[in-house]
Amino acid sequence: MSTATVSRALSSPDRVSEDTRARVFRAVEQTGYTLNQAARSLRQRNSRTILVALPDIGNTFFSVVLDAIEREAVLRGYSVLVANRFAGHDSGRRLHEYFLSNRADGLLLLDGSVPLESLLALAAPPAGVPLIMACEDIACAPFHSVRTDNEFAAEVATRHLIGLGHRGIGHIRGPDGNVLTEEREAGYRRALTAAGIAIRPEWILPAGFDMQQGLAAAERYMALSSRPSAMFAANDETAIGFLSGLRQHGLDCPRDVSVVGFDDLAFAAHFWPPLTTMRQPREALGRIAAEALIDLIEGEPRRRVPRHTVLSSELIIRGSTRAFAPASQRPAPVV
Amino acid sequence: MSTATVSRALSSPDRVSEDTRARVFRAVEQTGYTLNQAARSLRQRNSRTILVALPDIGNTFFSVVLDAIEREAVLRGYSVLVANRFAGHDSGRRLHEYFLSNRADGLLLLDGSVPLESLLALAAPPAGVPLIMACEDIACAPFHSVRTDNEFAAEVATRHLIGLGHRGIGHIRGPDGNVLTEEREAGYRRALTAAGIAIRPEWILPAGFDMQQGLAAAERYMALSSRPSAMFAANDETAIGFLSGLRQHGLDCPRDVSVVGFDDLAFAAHFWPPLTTMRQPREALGRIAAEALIDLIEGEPRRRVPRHTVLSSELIIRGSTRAFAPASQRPAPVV
DNA sequence: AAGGGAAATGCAATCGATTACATGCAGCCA
DNA sequence: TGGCTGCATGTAATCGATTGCATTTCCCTT
Repeated sequence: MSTATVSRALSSPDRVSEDTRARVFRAVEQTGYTLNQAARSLRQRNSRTILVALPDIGNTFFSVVLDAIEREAVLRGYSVLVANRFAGHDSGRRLHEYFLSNRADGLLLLDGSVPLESLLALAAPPAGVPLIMACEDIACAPFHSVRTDNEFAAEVATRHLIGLGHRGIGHIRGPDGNVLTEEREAGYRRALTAAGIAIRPEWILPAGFDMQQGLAAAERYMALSSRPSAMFAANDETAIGFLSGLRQHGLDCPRDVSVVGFDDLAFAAHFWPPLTTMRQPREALGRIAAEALIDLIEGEPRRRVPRHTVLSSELIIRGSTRAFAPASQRPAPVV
Repeated sequence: MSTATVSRALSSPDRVSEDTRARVFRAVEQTGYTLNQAARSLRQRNSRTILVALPDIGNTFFSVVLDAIEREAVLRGYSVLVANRFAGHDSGRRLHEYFLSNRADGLLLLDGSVPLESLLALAAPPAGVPLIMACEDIACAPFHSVRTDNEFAAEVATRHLIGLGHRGIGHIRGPDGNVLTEEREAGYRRALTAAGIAIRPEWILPAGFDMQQGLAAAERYMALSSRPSAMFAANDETAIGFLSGLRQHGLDCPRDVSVVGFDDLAFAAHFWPPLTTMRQPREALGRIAAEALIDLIEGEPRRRVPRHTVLSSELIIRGSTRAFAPASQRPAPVV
C-alpha cells in the first residue's frame, strides 16, 4: 500500500475503499502512528494554529478571554500560540517572524498599542495575514474587530452615580495612550455633560489599569482640596487599588465615596465592599473573536469589508455605590 | 548563490565569507524573506516550541505562572503553545496528538491530575518526550519537577495561627483528588499534632480552589455547633470566598475568625481585610520550570535521573489574622 | 611554480505528507 | 467482445530548509 493511499484514508476516508480504510486504521492503531504536523504544514502551507498576542497574560482580564479563545480554537481544530507583552519596540519584527513562516495562520490581537503600520503591512498582500482585533481596537483600523461598547458603558456607569444623587463625580483614568482609556473617559464626560454637571479636570486622576496605580490614585484623591463623593474607575483593578488606598486614610466606601469599576472580574463580587461595576462579557469576547478569526482563515474568498462586532456591557450594582448623602448626614466613623 | 549557502549564512554566519554574509543579509532585508518554520521543523525534527498544559488559564494563579514561562521561553527562542483544561478523559489522546508530530519539543505540565500511564508512555522511548511537571506534582512520578514545599508551607501557616494563641483551628480543603490538597492538609495536621492540639475532623471543611467553594465552606462553617476561631484555607481564592460568606452572616475577620490563605495572589494585599497568606514564588516557578524544560530538550544526553526542585513559600502577615481573644473579650459588633 | 591544506561554496538527498496525474481494474452496455 | 465509465490505487513531484559530501577557491609554504 502506498503512502498516498494511507494519506487519503486518513484525511478523506470516503475516497478509499472500505477494506483499505479498515486496514489503515488498524495499522495506525497498532503502530501508534501520528502524522507529522510539520510535513503537513509545509505541503499545505498552513499550520492550523492561531497566534494570540496580548499585553499581559498574567492579568486576569486577559487570561479569561484567552481561556475562551483557546476553547473555541480547540473546538475548531486549531492550536493556540501565545505571545505575551506584545507591544514594544520590536512588535513589528516579531509579527514578521511569526507569520510568513507557516507558524500561525492568523493573528488575534488583544493589544491596541501595536503600531498600525506593522499591522497594515502584515494584513496587506503578499502576506495577507488574517487578523482580528479584540478588546482593544485601534480607531479606524481596517480590520475586523470584536469589542465592547466602552464609551456607552462608561456613560451608563457614570449615569448610575448621577442617578444616586451624586454631583461631584471623579474619574480614575486608565493608562495614557490606550484606546480604552480615551473611550471610557469620553463616556464619563458625556454622562456628566448630559446631566448638566460641569467637568472638573482636577477630578480626573491619572492612573493605569493595575492595583498599584489605583492605590496611587487614592493618594491624589486625598490630596484634593475638594473631593468628589463618587468615582468611576477605568477598571476593577484600579478601583480595588483605589479602595485599598482610601481605607489606609480612614475613608470608607460606600459611606464616604461611592466607586464604580469596569470589567466585573471574578474577585469584584467577593471584594469588600462588593464592587458595583460594568460587566464585560469576557467569554463572549474571546469566543466570538476566535470564531471570527477562524472563519476569516477558512473563508474563501477573504471578506474585504471589516466587520466590527460590538458587545454590550451590563451594569452590576453591588455595595460600593450608594445614594449621595451630605457629609453632615453620614454616620460618624467607627474607631 | 545556492540555497545551501544562504541557509548557512543565516543559521551559522561564521561558516561563510564576510562578503557572502553581507550580500545574504542585504537580500533578506530587501525581499523581506523569512524562513519557513515548517520546513525547518520537518528537516531538523524539532519545532522550537513547548507545550504548556494547564487546568485553567483563566485562573490568575496559573496565568501568572504562564506569564513567567512565556517570558523565559521567548528568551531562549521558543514559542509557547497552550492547552487549557487539560486533564480529562481524552488527555492521553491529546498528548499523543501534540507530540510525535513535531508540534512541540517538550511538555510543561501544570496539572497533576493527568493519568500517570499516559505520561509514562509519552516520556518513554520511542517518543521520549521531555517533560517537566510544575506546581502540581504527581507523587513518585519519574519526571523532573518544580514546585513549592506545600506541606511545610501549610505547617508554617498553621503554626502562625497557633502562635497567635488560637487553639480551635479549622481547614478549608482544596478539591478532592488534587495533590496539593493532600499536601496542604498534611501540613495543617502536622502543625496541630506537633502543638499537641487534637484534630477535629468536622473542622476540615471540603471545598475546592475557587471562590464559590469558599463561599459554600462559609455555610458549612456557620452550621457547625462549635466553631474554630481560625481557619487555614487551601488557597487565596477559597479564603476570599470564605470571608465573603462570613460577612453575609455578620461575622467579621479578623475579629471573629482569623484566616490564612495560600498563594498571595495580587488581590490578596488589597482585599479587606488584607489577607495573611503563604506567598508562592509564582514567577520563579514558571521561569525555573521553563528553564529546566528547555535544558532538558537541548541537553545531550538526556538526564535520566529526575531532579525535583522545591521552592519555599513565605509567610506574609497581613490583617486577616490576629491574636486569639475569647468571645467575651471581643468588641461588640457594630450595627 | 607546484603542491598542500583550509576555507567557502555547490550539489543533491533528505525530512513526511499531500496531490496532480497516470494507471489499473471492475462493471456495464451495445 | 470491445469500449466506455468511474472508482481505487500507485507514481512521482512538491513544499523549503538543512546537511553530508564533493568540488572549487584561495592562500601559504617550500
